[in-house]
Amino acid sequence: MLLNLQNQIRTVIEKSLMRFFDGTAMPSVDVEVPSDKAHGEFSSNIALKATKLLKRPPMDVASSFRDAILAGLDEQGLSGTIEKIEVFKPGFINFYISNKAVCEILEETLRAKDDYGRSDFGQKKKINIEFVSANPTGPLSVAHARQAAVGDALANIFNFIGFNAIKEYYLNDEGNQINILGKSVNLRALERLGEKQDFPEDCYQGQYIYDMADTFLAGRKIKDAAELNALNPAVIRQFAVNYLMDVIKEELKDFGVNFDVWSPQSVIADEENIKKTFDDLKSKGHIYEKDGAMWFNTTQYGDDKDRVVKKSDGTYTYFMPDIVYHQDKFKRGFTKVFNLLGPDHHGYIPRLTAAVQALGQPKDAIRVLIVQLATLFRDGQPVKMSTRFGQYVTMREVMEEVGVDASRFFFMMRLVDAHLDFDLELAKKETPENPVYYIQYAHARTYSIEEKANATGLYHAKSSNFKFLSEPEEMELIKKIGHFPKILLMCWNQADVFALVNYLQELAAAFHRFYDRHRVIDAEKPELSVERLALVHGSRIVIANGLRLLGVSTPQKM
RNA sequence: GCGCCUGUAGCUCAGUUGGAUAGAGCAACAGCCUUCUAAGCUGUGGGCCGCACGUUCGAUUCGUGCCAGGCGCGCCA
Repeated sequence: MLLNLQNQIRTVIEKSLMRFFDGTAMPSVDVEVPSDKAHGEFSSNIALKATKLLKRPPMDVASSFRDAILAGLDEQGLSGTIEKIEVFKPGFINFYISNKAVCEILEETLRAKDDYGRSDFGQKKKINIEFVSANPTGPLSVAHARQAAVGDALANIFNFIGFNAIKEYYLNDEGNQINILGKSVNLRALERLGEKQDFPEDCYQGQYIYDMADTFLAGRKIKDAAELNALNPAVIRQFAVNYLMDVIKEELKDFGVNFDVWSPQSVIADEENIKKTFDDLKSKGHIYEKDGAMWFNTTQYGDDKDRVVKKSDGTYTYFMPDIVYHQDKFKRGFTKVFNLLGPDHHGYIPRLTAAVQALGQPKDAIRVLIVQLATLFRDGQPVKMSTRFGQYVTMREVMEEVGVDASRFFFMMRLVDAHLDFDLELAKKETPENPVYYIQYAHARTYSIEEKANATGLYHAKSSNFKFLSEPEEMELIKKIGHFPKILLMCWNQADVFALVNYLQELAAAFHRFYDRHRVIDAEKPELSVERLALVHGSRIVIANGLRLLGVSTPQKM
């Protein structure tokens, strides 16, 4: 509703001011929400922009624009919605909406219920969000946890605003890392069988390798080293990948993240597909030979230098299967693909976007989001990590220490590409300093108020024709509710969930303020009480919708 | 050396794509419960928006050059 209104005002301005610009082009009309609410609900700078063209002082232009817009509002039947228009200092034209119009926002919210904020903005377009995609060589780390939280919430939001968003995990089940994994398990198994082994530094050092070795030996009832050595290494590799993928799937499930598609590299980028894509790119002139290797001319699409795709020994670099994989995505009909990657992949973006363009897609068909690392803090000290010795903090540890709600929320409290300090102590606190609890508490409060209302028999489901809501805190709260749909679109434009996280904190604050200043259930004023209950209910709808999109629970009692 | 990112209150960070007196949380200080959850609310103090030019009605935002920090630059994955 507010979003519509914003557009309507823009249209009215464009129409009413047409006559001031005969012959010349009118500057583009911006209608924005001022940061200071004293400046109204909407504001336009059109007079400032036009002052040069019309060669008149800005305030003067603004006044005459104001009169024209007022007449235009009348024609559009918006004069009841817009209470007044005022002209301010440098030359802003500010729009104030009436209480009645504000209450209509609440009516709309109550009607839409769980669907409030849902839209068909995405027009059912198929989009793909690939995230986590960790090599199955160990349990997921904190870095993956942040990707999981962000990726899942992004997909939820995109689906809510009308996209058909698919969550996808690229399963890297081949290559060097997997070979090393197989070798690591093999060596640990030999060790268990009494054969003392040198354990190379580049092998996986974690305790979980022993667990895997034990499970493997027990499962196959292997008694001695000779029996183990007789096996094809591929058998152990396959076992290890399956074992760890089960672990990873379980971790993600416990974190509340469910993927729609698991794409194994071994299937998508098998030799045949690689050859096909390679030949295809070659025939299009993207591949040339130099120093005995085959190079992809990614510089044609803005990369720093061309990249090797096939080494002089005849094997492919890891880049090649990735190209095949992305071609596969587009073959499956996605119009846009998102990739969430760790900061160490940041040099990888130009080459990936180059590849996508070489495959015939527009440049913006791929959007790579770099998810920055989170540093865990305990008692003000950063928690040390060392992947070298397999001693990194795992996703499961964080999840178990602070809970799923708090960890998911905390991982989203900063812009994805901004570094994040994660305060474990704060995340565990059940006090207002902890933003998750602050929001969830607001939600729980709505329940206890409604419960109380039910008990007194006062509550009935009023949802239209509001007449008694007029206090500033009530109006502010409803306006806040009205901004929800726009926030979701902002998440799309920014490809970030942060706007929603931030919004929910503001919404909760507006609710708490309202609660503190005004009594909802008041036997002396039954009509007002019923309307305030409706406002409480509307607040709950939006807080719940928002939390649900973020994958955070909505407790009824705390 | 080349490329990317960051620099805003004591700390952690926003700033709606160029707008109005630059905001929030934490920390500090001072208040508010016989009434729906005080797990809440209110107020105060705190700023050369890294520095310098430029673009214009107007710059934290855009451009250029410096300064400081982080990261990336293999026929590794």
